[in-house]
Amino acid sequence: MEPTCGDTSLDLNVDPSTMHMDGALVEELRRLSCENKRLTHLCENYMALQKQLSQLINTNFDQQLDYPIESSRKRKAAESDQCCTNKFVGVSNNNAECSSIITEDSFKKYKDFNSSPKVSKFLVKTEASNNSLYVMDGYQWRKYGQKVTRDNPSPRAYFRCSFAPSCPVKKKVQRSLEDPTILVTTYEGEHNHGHQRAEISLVSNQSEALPPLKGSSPVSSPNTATIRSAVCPTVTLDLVKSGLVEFESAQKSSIQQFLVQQMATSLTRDPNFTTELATAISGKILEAQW
DNA sequence: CGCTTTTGACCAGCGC
DNA sequence: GCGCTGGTCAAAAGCG
Repeated sequence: MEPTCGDTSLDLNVDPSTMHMDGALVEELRRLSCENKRLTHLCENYMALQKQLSQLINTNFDQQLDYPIESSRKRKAAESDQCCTNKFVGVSNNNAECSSIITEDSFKKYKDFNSSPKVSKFLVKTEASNNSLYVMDGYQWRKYGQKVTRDNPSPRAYFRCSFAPSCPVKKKVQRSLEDPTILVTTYEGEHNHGHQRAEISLVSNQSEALPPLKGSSPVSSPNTATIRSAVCPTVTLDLVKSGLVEFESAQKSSIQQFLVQQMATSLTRDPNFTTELATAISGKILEAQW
């Protein structure tokens, strides 16, 4: 499914004969036409960037196959996993830094991991005012426990998939120690039923104004994607697959589709985007007039 | 009434 | 063996 760019073209096909036009106005029309072409080119570049993002995500998924998340000792694994995740979340994230801590022992553990249930981790950025531990990801979850862990004062919530009674998938959600606005969601196991919805969103209905799209997110790395728009809350997906041998391909593709879709819709549906676009064009016109 | 959430209790694994 | 910790259970409460 290829996202379509919003219709950013302006209807400049106005018959000059129907208007009282002088040379300056004709010149202005030419300028606007040129601006339109530039915007079209910008849109094409945007589409190209989307493709690159998709390819980058694929690459990161492959590169992160080498990192072991699970070991025979749960606590050690949890600690090393936390360490690695934090590196991905931090400012100076890079895969080499994370993969450099792989040892021979961890490789053995990694091999052991092959026989264990699949584990995947996502970071979901929430608004600061959103204190809930609920992350809607298209499945129906039933909370069966909550615990305050030693290394993180924020409680960790335990969920089971309640969509299918026999579904073995479990989910843990806990706020990040470094950034409480980030929900660390850990999935264990595989769903033995289909998706309800192939989307990832947050249980929040914030409608407050969002920062400009061009604003940088505090969480940005080659492994994360932050989506901001006026039509949905800010969502940051950390596409870290800590030690997975094979990520569920359907899940992977749906996430990628979601990312691309959201980026496209965020731009094209966001009134701010269209407003800024119109402002930029009108600004050019005024600038030319003065 | 059935489902979900909450929360204290319980259990198992691990380190000392 | 004991204490700590993470994970799970299950009864009670809440909700539609």
